Amino acid sequence: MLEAAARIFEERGAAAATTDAIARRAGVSIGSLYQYWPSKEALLAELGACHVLAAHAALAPARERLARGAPPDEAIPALVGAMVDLHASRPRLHRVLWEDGVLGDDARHAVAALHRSVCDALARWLAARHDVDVSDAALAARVACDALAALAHGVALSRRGGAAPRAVREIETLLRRYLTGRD
Amino acid sequence: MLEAAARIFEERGAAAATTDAIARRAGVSIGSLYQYWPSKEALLAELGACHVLAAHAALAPARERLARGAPPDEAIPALVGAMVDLHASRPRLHRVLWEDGVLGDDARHAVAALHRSVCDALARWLAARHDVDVSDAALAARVACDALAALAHGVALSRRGGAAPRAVREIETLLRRYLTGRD
Amino acid sequence: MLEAAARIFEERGAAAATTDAIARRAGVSIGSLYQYWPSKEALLAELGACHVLAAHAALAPARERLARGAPPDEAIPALVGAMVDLHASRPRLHRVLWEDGVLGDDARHAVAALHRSVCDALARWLAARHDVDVSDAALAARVACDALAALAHGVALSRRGGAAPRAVREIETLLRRYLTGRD
Amino acid sequence: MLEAAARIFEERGAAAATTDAIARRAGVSIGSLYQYWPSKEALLAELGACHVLAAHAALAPARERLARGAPPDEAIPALVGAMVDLHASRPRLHRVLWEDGVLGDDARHAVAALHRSVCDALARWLAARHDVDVSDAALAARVACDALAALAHGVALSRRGGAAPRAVREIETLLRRYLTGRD
DNA sequence: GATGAATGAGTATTCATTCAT
DNA sequence: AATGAATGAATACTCATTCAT
Repeated sequence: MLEAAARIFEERGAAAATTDAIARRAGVSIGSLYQYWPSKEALLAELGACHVLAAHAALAPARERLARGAPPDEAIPALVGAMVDLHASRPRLHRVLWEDGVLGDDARHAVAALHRSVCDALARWLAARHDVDVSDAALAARVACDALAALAHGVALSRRGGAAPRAVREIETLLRRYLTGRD
Repeated sequence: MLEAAARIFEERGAAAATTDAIARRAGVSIGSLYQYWPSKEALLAELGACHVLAAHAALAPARERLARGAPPDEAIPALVGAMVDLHASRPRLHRVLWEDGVLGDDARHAVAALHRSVCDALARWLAARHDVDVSDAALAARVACDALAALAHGVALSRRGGAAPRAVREIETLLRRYLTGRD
Repeated sequence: MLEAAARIFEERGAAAATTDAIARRAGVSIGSLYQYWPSKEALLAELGACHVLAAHAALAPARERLARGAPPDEAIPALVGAMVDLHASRPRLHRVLWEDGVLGDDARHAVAALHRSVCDALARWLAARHDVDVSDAALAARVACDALAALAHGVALSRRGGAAPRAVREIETLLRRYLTGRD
Repeated sequence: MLEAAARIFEERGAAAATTDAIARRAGVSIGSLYQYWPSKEALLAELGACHVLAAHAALAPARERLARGAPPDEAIPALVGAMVDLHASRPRLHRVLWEDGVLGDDARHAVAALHRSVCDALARWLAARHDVDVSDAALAARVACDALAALAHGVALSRRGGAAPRAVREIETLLRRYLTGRD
């Protein structure tokens, strides 16, 4: 049922998706749909919450490596891999959910918090390691995170089902060079 | 009148913006709105066309520098500056216009062509210069462009009216390190 | 200008015809159109009045013949010819004008009066002549008039520009046989 | 619901009738109306289809009599009676539906086919019988059909609920005299 | 007189949501 | 719990009419 909603939202976008279409796709009546979610917005919110949860889980190993100060050759591929996997699962749904005005403040805050937590972990990692070379760890972390998110999304969109290894390697190169100043 | 439309679209998103609200904001009647644009879609299309035109103009100097093989210290700040300026003018409107299903194919193709032309110019520049260090010029150009676009957008969103110079400098650092392997 | 209105009404029907289209076709502005007629309805009314006037004139000779008790072989062809000519000039406009709800009561009454006057003339003629054979002159006149109007309209619609002589002759035959019982 | 639509169309004509008015008259909401018919046009089309169906049924006995070459005294009253009954049920609705541009091509073709089939049956009947007297069976059939349709409509309009027997008898007289040359 | 930009009430249609069965 | 018919507010768009220039 959530799955049906996800598919309809992916296909038509949040505004053009109708609750009727979602119910029909799920093989239930709209009445039943409304027995489980009080509104279309709630459906979107739950989809958003699921994504945030999945993101949390997917990023946990990378964050752990950053927290324990793993070397760049271990931490960066872990971070890039997690981010790419995250976007690879449902890139269109991801895009739709984070369009303006689709999700409520709760989901928005949750994503912001997650993003910030990764940023902070990266900033602390940058401050702690001596083989990196950045003048302002917080700023560099933010720039790196933003770039990574966009690039991971791009890779996921262009290569449906399984990201291109060369593109992933290239993102790692970008981050390594940017943050360590070396290859 | 276009200005009013831009503002309403920014505030509510393309789908939630009503033609009535646009007319009211512009201080004209709904009938007058339709005297100048045949549909809501046409209004969006014109806004999109304006953006593409502005982007073309803003990117011209940077492309020229790339084309003539300017040194990294000249080409990269020019490219970053142009891109940041581009996104700085109306970052929210920009986002809304390029959401899925908002603009027709014409505008979409125009943006894609512009993006490709910058990418190609960068790729040729990378292939021609000896003080850069990339294994695959085309791939590196794409990655650099994607990262640049996202970062410029991020900078524009966070700092309304006048981008933060430190953040802009940081983007330049990222591109310089990524593409030349050096500071 | 009236001519332009007539043409647009013919082409699109009374409801679908817009005052803008009429003005454009006439080569004037809507402002000017409204300087001569206070409303779309008034335009239709005048067109209707013109038709009634033309009908009056066209039917005058036939009525005169009926009034002076002309023989069937003279009166019937005169009546049929007048009616066919009447419908032949602008059959589509005619149809449009007499659709339900197009003309106001004034025009409606004028047409009804004209129709009644022809009917009455025919009834008096039937009552006066001895070579006709009808039991109820008033009823026969009404039936003959109704049939004649419909047949004349049909002939005019099917044969654009110049009615088919054979069809006209056939209508005469119908009336002659019906009213005189003989050929 | 169809009944309400029929009444509103009768009262105001096809163009002036609003879907809101139809829904209100039917005692349902506008949403419910659109649950059963996808558009105002579809509503008109169904009304038209019903009429054609009813016409088919009403004319069947008369056509059967014509087909088997029944004598004039049997065939003509049957034809006139069927036609009068047909128009008697809802003469105003009938008029509205067959105004220009109201019904789609499907309905238009169906009516034309029905009309042609009656005409053809009459023409064959005229050609087969020896007690009729027409020079051109096809032309006479067309003229007779046109006249009959118009007269039946007129009778139906003037005498709401139950046609005037005398007027019906008069139409029979007209057809009998026209087609047989005798009483 | 002529113009045509401006007006805004009116229209068909959609779709999130409810509730009797 | 499940259903799906019913609801009606909301929305894009049209067009007769006005009036300042």
